[in-house]
Amino acid sequence: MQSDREPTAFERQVYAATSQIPKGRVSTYAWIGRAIGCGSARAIGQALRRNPYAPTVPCHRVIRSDGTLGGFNGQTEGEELERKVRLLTEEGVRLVAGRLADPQQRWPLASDA
DNA sequence: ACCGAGGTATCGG
DNA sequence: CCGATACCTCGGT
Repeated sequence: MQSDREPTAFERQVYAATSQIPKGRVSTYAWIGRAIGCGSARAIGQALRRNPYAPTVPCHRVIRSDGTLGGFNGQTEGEELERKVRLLTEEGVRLVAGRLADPQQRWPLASDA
């Protein structure tokens, strides 16, 4: 890997927010982005992709705002994605055709806003 | 300067 | 009305 240094403050925020996602619940890149004060979901994905805390940070609980899974382990498709679907399904997340079945499964971090 | 695991908008069926 | 495709913008490295 090209990055063996410590995570930046931004990555820390992303990992923290992602790690706060309860089981059976999912969050979105944009959601976390606004939670840490970011306006770009791509930046979140980048941080998650680097994710040095793979098992610590449930990046598989982070999906797109469309309800799509987005990507996993740097892959937007493939067996890695299949693994993500499997994990979410076993955690209690209703997925249909590899996508979020119920929008209520999203983590209501800011259900008010 | 370049890359990225998204988002939004538009067009077609 | 729903689905698929294309383009854009923001942020980080």
